[in-house]
Amino acid sequence: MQLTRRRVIAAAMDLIERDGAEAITMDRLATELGCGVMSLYNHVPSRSALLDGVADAVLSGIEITSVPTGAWHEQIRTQARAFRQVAMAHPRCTVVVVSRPPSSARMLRPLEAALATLCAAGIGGQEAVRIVRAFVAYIMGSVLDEIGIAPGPDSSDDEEAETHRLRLRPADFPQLVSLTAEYRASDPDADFEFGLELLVRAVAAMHSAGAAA
Amino acid sequence: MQLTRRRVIAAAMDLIERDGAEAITMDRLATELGCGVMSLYNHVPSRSALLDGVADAVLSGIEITSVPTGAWHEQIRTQARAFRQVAMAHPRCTVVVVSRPPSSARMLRPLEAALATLCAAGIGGQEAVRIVRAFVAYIMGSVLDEIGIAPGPDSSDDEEAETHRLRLRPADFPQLVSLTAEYRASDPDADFEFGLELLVRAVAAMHSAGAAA
DNA sequence: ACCTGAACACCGTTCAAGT
DNA sequence: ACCTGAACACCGTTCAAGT
Repeated sequence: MQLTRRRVIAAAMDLIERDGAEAITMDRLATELGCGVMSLYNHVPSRSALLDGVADAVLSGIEITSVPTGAWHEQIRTQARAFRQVAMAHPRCTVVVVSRPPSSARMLRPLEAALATLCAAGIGGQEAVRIVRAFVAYIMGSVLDEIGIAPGPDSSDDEEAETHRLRLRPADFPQLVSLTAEYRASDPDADFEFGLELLVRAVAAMHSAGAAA
Repeated sequence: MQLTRRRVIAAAMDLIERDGAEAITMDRLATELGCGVMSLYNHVPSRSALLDGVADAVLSGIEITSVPTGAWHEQIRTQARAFRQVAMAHPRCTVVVVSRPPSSARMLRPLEAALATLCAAGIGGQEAVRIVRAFVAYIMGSVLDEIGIAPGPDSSDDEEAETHRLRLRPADFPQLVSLTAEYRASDPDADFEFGLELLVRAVAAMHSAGAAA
């Protein structure tokens, strides 16, 4: 099959997802694609540009079905979930996304959409920017947290939970140890929704308070 | 001066802070320290372990002056600020922290402290875990956001703001373009406090509602 | 226009040898 | 116990040559 930029980046994403972000190598990618290393450079100017391409591809997967219907908080929830979903579909590529600055305008589309939603709800510019920042921070942090929990290629699902890989001494970490069950049982989706709801409600409270004033 | 693990890691941190996380190389680190490459291996078993050491060193900088005085929300605020402050003192090392799983129990100390604070405030285990997760997510995300804004070694403080490096077409990004001023003028500290307050209030509201029920 | 091998400077790590 | 040079497999990228 023809070598193409799309195919090169797709293969890179597969490789990262399989072996981790550290494993990405022009050599390895070439053998993966069954071509000489140098062929890659016909479609991607450098390794760094390749990673930019990966980051762009991940973020471009976000559906901005900007349904203008519904209350602003429902819209925001939807956008937040879309963001997280895409990130979790490519957890290890998301580490790449987060460790380099945005490289294309397209990557800012979700930001634009969120701002539009808030401004349409009558929230002022300065405040809208801050709110979006808070949401983005929360979402990215959540995703990283989820990834960090079962990250490496060596994450065997043993008896011991991730927190216990480190052999926490109960004397030093009473809470963490006693909450092991809670950590283990925790449902990432539910946890994410919990924090999301926290933020949405806080914004709603602030906004209605402002409107009342 | 004697080569030592502490010195090796400190030099690594300097190098990362100066040239970025990608720049860390055993060769480069050795010349930085004025020793042969192989000397490093007497103090650090591998490059990966070196990065673990860096992550550990960053997080260990967090002061857990667990002042049991004060309301829980003031304690939480203090802890959140301490976390952020340490991260922002080593922005580029923080990317390293965030891209690898915790490698030592010490790195979980801040988590333990936060859980202790919440539980002492009478918040249940399951809920405390979720709340802490939300806070950690928010803080890490905020820090990454701040770093991402002025990331590379090529961040010249031109006329154009970071958002404009990408030449956003006003037709496609009306909000982002019209809010350029707000983005440019934004004060990271104030933004961080804003989101932190959002979360604290949401938790407070939820908690008092639960207590009332 | 796209592919590619040879070549170069660089990188992580092992080993065997030094002190 | 700590240091180190030589050696090896691997990596990103340039160049010149092919189709």
